[in-house]
Amino acid sequence: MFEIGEASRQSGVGIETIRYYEREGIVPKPVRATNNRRMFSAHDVGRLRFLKKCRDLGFPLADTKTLLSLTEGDEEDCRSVKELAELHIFNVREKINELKRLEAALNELTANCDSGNVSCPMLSKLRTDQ
Amino acid sequence: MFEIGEASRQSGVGIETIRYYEREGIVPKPVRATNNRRMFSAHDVGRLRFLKKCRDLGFPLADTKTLLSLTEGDEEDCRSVKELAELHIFNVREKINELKRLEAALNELTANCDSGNVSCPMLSKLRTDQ
DNA sequence: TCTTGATCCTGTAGCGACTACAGAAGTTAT
DNA sequence: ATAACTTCTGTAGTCGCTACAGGATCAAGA
Repeated sequence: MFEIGEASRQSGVGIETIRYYEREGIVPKPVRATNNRRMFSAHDVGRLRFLKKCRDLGFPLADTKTLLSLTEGDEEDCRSVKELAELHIFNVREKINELKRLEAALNELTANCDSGNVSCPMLSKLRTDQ
Repeated sequence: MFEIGEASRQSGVGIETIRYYEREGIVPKPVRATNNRRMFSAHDVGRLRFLKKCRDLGFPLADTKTLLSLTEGDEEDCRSVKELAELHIFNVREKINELKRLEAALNELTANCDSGNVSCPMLSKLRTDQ
């Protein structure tokens, strides 16, 4: 059994974040020692590590919670997992495309922008009222 | 002079957002009619439109405020504008790369994930404690 | 034994950039 | 006169943390 600092180190989840997950009901409340400190089992730490991986993959916290409950239920509903993951991949792709569009627009805007101009071409493009 | 709804329609900035910009000091306080309603000049609306474009380009609100003040100052410091924009482009590129990495990782994870599996390969990969 | 420093606790507030109310007041159209 | 619309102020919620403040507890060294 580990105190919260050790659980944080082993899982990569910040101390404050662990307490936040507990408050939000993402993870079950850990047992407390007689001094009121939280004590985490190896299984608790494994759960935190799982959460960390999901979050690093960009899953929203709500999805992460769902995935966690799927791992802890008696049957693993692989189809649900796949659906969740594919929707997420779709969203990631959309975001990539949006950012690419953004990048192109920014490149075009700054193309004629050279230091020393009296009037900034980027600003004037942004200002045009149409 | 327009009331806030018309200013919102013409600029594309939401009513609540306009009031938020005012509260935050992003835009100067508009004049008020005798009935206490905000009245926006064409210039005010132009400013909102400028803000909208910057935000659509993904500039943080703080940068947007800077850009706005650069357009309204007596001299347009084109170098400052360019620096700001290039830093932003850099950030956008970084975000794109991060998302691409994410997408690849997700694709790999779901590759063996077919409906009907007894044990979900994605979940077991996420669960491995290493 | 005393002290120092690390760790932990609870509770609250802040971040960014809005968005969504509630409840009141004013305006416009029928 | 009534209904429907718009605006006003003020506050709280969103997401996922993160950063305090102020206090308790613990381990190690002098």
